[in-house]
Amino acid sequence: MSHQELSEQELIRRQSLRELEELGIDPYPAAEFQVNTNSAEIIENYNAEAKNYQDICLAGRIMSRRIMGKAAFVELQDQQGRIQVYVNRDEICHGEDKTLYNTVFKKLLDIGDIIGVCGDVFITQTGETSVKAKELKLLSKSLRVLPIVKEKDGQIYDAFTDPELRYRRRYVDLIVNSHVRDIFIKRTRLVNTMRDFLSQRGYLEVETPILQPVYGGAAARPFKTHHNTLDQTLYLRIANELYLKRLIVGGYDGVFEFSKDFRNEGMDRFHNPEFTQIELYVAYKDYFWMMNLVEEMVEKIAMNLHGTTQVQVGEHVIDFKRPWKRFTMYEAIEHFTGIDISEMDEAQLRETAKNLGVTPDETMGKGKLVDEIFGETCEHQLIQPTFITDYPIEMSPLTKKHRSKAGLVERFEAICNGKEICNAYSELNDPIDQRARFEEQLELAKRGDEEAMMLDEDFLRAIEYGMPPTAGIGIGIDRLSMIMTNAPSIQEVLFFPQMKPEKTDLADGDEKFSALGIASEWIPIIRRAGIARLEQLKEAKPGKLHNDICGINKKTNAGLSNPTLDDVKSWIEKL
RNA sequence: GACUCGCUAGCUCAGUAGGUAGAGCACAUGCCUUUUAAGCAUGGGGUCCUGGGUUCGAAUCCCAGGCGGGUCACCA
Repeated sequence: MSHQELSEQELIRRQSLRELEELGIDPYPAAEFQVNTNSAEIIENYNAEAKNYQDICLAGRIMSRRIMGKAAFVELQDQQGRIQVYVNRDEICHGEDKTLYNTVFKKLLDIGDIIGVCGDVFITQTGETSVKAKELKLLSKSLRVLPIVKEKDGQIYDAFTDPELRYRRRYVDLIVNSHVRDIFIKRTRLVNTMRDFLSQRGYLEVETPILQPVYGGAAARPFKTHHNTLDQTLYLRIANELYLKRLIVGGYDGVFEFSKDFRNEGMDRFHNPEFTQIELYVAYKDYFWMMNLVEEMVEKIAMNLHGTTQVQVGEHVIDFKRPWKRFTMYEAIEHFTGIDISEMDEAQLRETAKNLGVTPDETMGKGKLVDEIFGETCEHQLIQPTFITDYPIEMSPLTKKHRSKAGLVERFEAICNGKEICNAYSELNDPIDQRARFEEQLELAKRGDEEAMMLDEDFLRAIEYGMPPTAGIGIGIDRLSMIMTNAPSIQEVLFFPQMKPEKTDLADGDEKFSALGIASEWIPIIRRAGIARLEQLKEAKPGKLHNDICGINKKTNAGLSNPTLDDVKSWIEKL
C-alpha cells in the first residue's frame, strides 16, 4: 500500500513506530510477557484492606487515555474486561530520564496499542479500582485507528453499529463491542453443553466427509467442486445424515457430529451458505424418546447460559422449562384455524388452502398443501417451544412411516419463536421402502425439482445389511444460538458471515509508473488525481489529467515544475 | 430475485432552492489536575460510494452501477 493512501492519523502512527525504533524500543517484541492476573479477577477480588494484588502483571489493549501532565489514566482491555491503569511519570521512570513517560507513553503510544503493565492495585479517589503502573511495556503497536465507543451510566455514545463494517472487520467489532464478544462466548458454551450432555450418555462424537460424491440427507441445492487427481465431481455436504446412519449400521449405538453444512441457496438474516448443525442418531430409540432428549438438552442449555429456563428473545420471554407443548400437525392447524383437515382429500385441501391465504400451485400434492397451510397459519404463532409431530409422508423421504396413521411419518420439529429449531424422526430402516422413496425423489428431479434427493446406492446397500430402529435429530446451532443470545440475525452469531467481496481497487506500485518515464515525485500526485492503476491511466484524457495534476501541484504547494501536455501524452501512449 | 432505505473526516452523524464542506469524539500543539463519555485553547484532516447526464457551477437534481441494511419469495 502506498503511503499516499494513508490517513493523517495512520501516517502519524507509522511515524511513531519509527521513533520508537530510534529509541531502541521494539514495537513488536518476541519475548513472552508473563501475566499473572486479569481485569475481571482484580475487580472482583481486590480488597483494599487486605492489600492483595500487589506486584501483579496484566496485558491488554489501550482503549482510552486521559493524560494530565505527569499523571495519566489508561483503560486497558483484556479478554475478561477492562480495568483502569494509573500511570504516573515518576512511578514508571525511576531515574532522571523521563523519556518513557514523556515521549514513549504520552506521544508515541495510542489507543489500540497492546501493552503489558506491572504494578499494584489500589482504589482512586473517585472509587475506581485501578492498577498503579510501575512498569509499562509496549507489546504491539497499532497502526490503525479504532472506532471510539464511549459509555457513561450505561449510555453508549458513538456506538460502532454499521453492519457492513462490523461483519467485514469482525476483529474491530470484537475489540470495541463487548456484547458481541459475549455472544460468541455463549455460542461456544451452548455447543459445549450439548457435547457434554451427549458424551456423558455414552454417544460417540464422530467426523464424516464434507466432500461427498453423492450429496444427500436434505432437500437443498449443493455447492459443486472438483477433485483433480480423481477427476471427479464432489459436492460439499448439505447434511451428514446418510453417513451417520452408516455408522449406526456399523454398530455404534449413538453417534453425533457438529457439522458445517453448505447449501447453495439464498442468503438473508436466517440463512448463510455455510451453517452448523448437530446431528445425532441413537439406535433402538424412536421419535418420542428423542423429544424427551431434546427437551432436556435445550432446557439445560438455557440454564447453563442464563441460569434460568426463561430467555428474553425480542419482545417475548421464552420459557424452555419441560415439558414443552406437543401438537400433531393436524391438531396445530385445527387449533389455530378451527378447521379439521385430517380427513380431507386433495381437492378439499386445495380449497381450504386458498381460503387460508395460501396460493397453491398445480405441482403441490397433498403433503405439500398440508405443509403450506401449517406454515401459513401456525408456524409464526408458535413462540414458546412446541413440538409438532406426524408430518405428511411426501415431505420426508428418509422417515419411517407412522406406526398407526396412514399417509404420515414419525417425524417432529420443535418450533420456537416462530422458527424451526430442530427436525427429528424415527429413521427409515426398511431398505425396500427407502429405495422406493428415493425413486420418488428421482421422479421429482425429472420434473425439475432442484432440491430432490439423489439416490445413494451405497447408503441403500448399508441399510440392506440391516440398521437397527433408530431415532435421529438435527438441530440448527446457528438458529438456536440466535434464540439463546437474542440475536436478530444469523450474521450476529457467525464470526464471519458470508458477504460479497470487498472492493479492493488494488493500486499499481511506483515502479510501474516509473517505467513510463514518470518522475517519482509526480506519482503521488497522479494517484491523488484518482489514477491508482495503469489501466486507469490508459483511459485518462491527457488534457484533463495534465490539468488535474498541475492543479494539485499548485493547490498543495508541492513546488514541482509542471510537465508539459506532451509529457503527459507520452506516458499514456506508452501503454 | 423483487421492493425499499442508506453510503459525507479514523468513528458516530448533521447539512445545503444547486454556489468555498460541518459538529462531537479521535488526532496534533500547548496548559493542567487521582481523572471519569475529563476540561480549556489552538490547529490539521474529506475523489461528500463510483460512472454518466442536466447546469456557468453537482456532495446536493436525474440515470446507471457498486456495497450494505430492511421487507418479501425459496430455504435450516
